[in-house]
Amino acid sequence: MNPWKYSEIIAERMKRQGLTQPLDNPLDEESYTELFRRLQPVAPVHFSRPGDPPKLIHRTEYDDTGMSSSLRERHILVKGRFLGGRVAYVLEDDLKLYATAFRKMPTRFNRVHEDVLSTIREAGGLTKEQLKQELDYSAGDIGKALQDLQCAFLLQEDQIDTDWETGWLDFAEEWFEIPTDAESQEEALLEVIQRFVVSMVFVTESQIKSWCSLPSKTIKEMVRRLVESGRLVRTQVEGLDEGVMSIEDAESTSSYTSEYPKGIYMLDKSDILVRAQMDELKTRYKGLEVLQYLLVDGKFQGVVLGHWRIGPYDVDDIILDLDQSELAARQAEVLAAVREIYNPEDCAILRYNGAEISKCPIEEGKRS
DNA sequence: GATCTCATAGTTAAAAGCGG
DNA sequence: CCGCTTTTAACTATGAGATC
Repeated sequence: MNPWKYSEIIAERMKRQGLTQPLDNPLDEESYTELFRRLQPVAPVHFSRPGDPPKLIHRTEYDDTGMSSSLRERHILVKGRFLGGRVAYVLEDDLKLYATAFRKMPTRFNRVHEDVLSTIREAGGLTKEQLKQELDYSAGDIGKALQDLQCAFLLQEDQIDTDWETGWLDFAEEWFEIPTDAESQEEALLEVIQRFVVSMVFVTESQIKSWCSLPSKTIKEMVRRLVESGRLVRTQVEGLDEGVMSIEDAESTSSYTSEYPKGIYMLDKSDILVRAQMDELKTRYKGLEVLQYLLVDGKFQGVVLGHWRIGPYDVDDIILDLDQSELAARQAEVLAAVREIYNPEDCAILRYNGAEISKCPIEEGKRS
């Protein structure tokens, strides 16, 4: 029997991921990269502009845009396509591990791929604009080929600032050769999954799948091998489906906080916590236009709804799975959590659990 | 035979650029 | 100066293919 309670898992997870103890020194790069390592690969905030640097939302008390931009500029953070071909950043010293684990060769290696690759290799790096002049393919075809080659870690998109005009380089030339054999990839995957489990304290296999977007067959096999080699332990925690923990955590006798961390966090769709539970969340809030998810006392218990735009847009509604008394008691707390991002200057919050709140004096008069 | 999974194509967003 | 295309990134729909 597992000694861990659900509340202890939640509390320890939030501590490890920097939510309950956010970093406070904007000059402390070491703490930042250490935390970043636990959350890798870190995708840029969902609904932000393409080219924006990643951010550790709620994990720093300061705005970490400067920190991540600076690290990216110095190539300490590297852009790639991980987790099912999505854009994300990893630390340079973990690039080989994550690239090997997530490397995905295109199903069809066409003439376009061949030409794009060789043209970039010959020139020693080109922008998409230059590539279009060199080659006689449509912009769409070139863009698609670049993305495929980026997923395969044959090309590297050198994104060092928010500029859209990025340089495309030969990956092996810029970094190193990524091993192509299945064994190396499996070894890397084992390590990557192991690290994810430690960061999450406890996860089910379907949560691993939700996070990394790999076939369930692969995940089943990788977990089996990790359990067999004694790195992970299968375990049943009260109130949860069967899942896995690291052997160190499962056998840990040190006392952890047993209280659910009180508080409300609004998390975007790229956040590691959301990613890990995305499949469940999609089912639960099916058909709704979700902007953000709400973590209430450590558990996902709500959504922020609305129609996203690049310019200003309103929050249509905030839905919470709480009982009536708690809904009323915590309205101000919920609104404050949402207002951290959706500031009153350019965004109205129209409803709270279906009821119009435009008459609320705090919300009134900010926007017509 | 039914379900699950995967790849591909199309859609969404705002703004800028271009041609007629 | 209107309308069309292009840009980025991710999500959805669809059809094909594989597996139970």
